Amino acid sequence: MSKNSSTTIQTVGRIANILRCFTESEADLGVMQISRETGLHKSTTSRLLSALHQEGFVEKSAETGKYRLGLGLVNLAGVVLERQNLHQAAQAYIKSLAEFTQETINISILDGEECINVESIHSPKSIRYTGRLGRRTPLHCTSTGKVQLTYMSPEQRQKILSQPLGAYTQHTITDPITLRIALAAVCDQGYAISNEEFEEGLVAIAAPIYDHTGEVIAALSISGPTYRMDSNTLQEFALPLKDAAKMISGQLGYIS
Amino acid sequence: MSKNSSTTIQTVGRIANILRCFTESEADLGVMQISRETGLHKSTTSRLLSALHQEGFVEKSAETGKYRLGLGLVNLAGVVLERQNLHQAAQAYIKSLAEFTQETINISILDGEECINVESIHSPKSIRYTGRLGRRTPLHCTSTGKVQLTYMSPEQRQKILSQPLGAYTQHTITDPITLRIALAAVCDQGYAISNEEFEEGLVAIAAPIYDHTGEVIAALSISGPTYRMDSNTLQEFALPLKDAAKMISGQLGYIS
DNA sequence: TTAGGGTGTTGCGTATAATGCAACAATGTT
DNA sequence: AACATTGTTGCATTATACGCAACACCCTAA
Repeated sequence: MSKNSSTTIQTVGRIANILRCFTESEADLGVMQISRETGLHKSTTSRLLSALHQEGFVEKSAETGKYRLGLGLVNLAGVVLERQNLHQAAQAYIKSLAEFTQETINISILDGEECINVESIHSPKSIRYTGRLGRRTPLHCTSTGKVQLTYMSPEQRQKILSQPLGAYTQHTITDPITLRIALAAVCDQGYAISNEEFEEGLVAIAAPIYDHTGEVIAALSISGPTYRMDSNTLQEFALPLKDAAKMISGQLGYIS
Repeated sequence: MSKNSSTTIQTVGRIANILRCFTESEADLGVMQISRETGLHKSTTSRLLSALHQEGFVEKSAETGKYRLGLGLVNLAGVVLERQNLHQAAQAYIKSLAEFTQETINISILDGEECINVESIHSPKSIRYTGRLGRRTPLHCTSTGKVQLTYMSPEQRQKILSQPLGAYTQHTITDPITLRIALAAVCDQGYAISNEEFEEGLVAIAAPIYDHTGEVIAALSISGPTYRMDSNTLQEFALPLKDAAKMISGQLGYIS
């Protein structure tokens, strides 16, 4: 399966495809593996990788000779994360939220037609949802995604809802009309819930974070397994969640 | 000033130079600004940026038309950070260390001849050291750097110490002999201190984190302003710091 | 209003730079 | 030991990215 993204500059697309080959489960890759996955000639792959190596975008294991993503990327990502003042603004509040709930806390922002995690504190419990930094999740079946859908521009929402909505579990809402009704409820309540709509056994609740212009720029969520996140617990969590989101918004200059 | 890094593949070097133009203080850049800084023709710059945009490595502000680093980088960096199990292993311990000390906690790992921050909790105090994710710091004048220097291979240490040691402040140790003596002390005590050697008014103390093979893979540090981090306080912090580092090492499979 | 400096994008012909080939070295495997 | 697989490198070729220049857009100022 070759990943394609037609680009004005070929090399940029090739580099992107190479870098995207690396995942959590496939962290170390050899030249041939990448060559096969991208459809590039092995010599080309070898040369691109060695160039990426020089720039610190990938590392090369001395023992195995395999490549892995490099710390240069962390360096650049740090600049991105710092830009959103979210990190500093949120830290105190998500920490106390994590302590109170004992569940995993995430903050994610909208990137195109997906959510991307920019902040996360894991639950101390062994059974937990781990939303790692940089992870992308769909919009229509996650709590944070629903928040984003609720507060985005009508045109953008229309565009996304007019595409087929993938069924991740039996509970995923795949009908745009039903989803729109759910989003209306989000608007009323000020929070969104995803009840095993993205992953079996996973329940989450999310609330919007506003910036100084009054726009929703992120969503704060609590995620946990079904058996700990029953409807009573969700009720109990809703207010602290909304409070924390409001406090973070305040830090960003939002006047409610 | 044009940044050069001779690479086997020109485009990779150019892309790297472009991406490195973006910093915290200069987060939004126009085509011409980047063109000037990299020495690339403006048309080339424009095309490279638009290609990078398509791949999500940069974003383009709709209002200003300026570019900024994109979330695609966060995505890739997440894979890197997840690889080190540090994040999960450390979280509980650095949180309690942060609470106990009320100062900024960082974890940094060695990357080439620098340290790079992979984890940080900011002090709640308004006067604080903020070691953002992905930030690079020198080895010879930081607490974490000294830890890394102490436990690296003699050849590597020799190589670094044979280069000129930059004076960041009046207190920076620039004499390799003096530094070697200081490192010997680190080995004895199990922790390193940087007393305004990197930045005026900044004091830090760091201890090594070991992985399951018994190698030092990271350093855990507490940083704060001089007036709060006097020698008594440092003494008081040393043991909890070493304990936390030991516990994290244990999580990574280290048997002491 | 027009003129003007600065910026960002795009078509086009050219020349450079990246490519694929193939041979080689370096592994690991039967 | 023979084979299979992988990763690297020299070299000739051509496809690719380049620089030019013209254009389209802001702005601000006169």
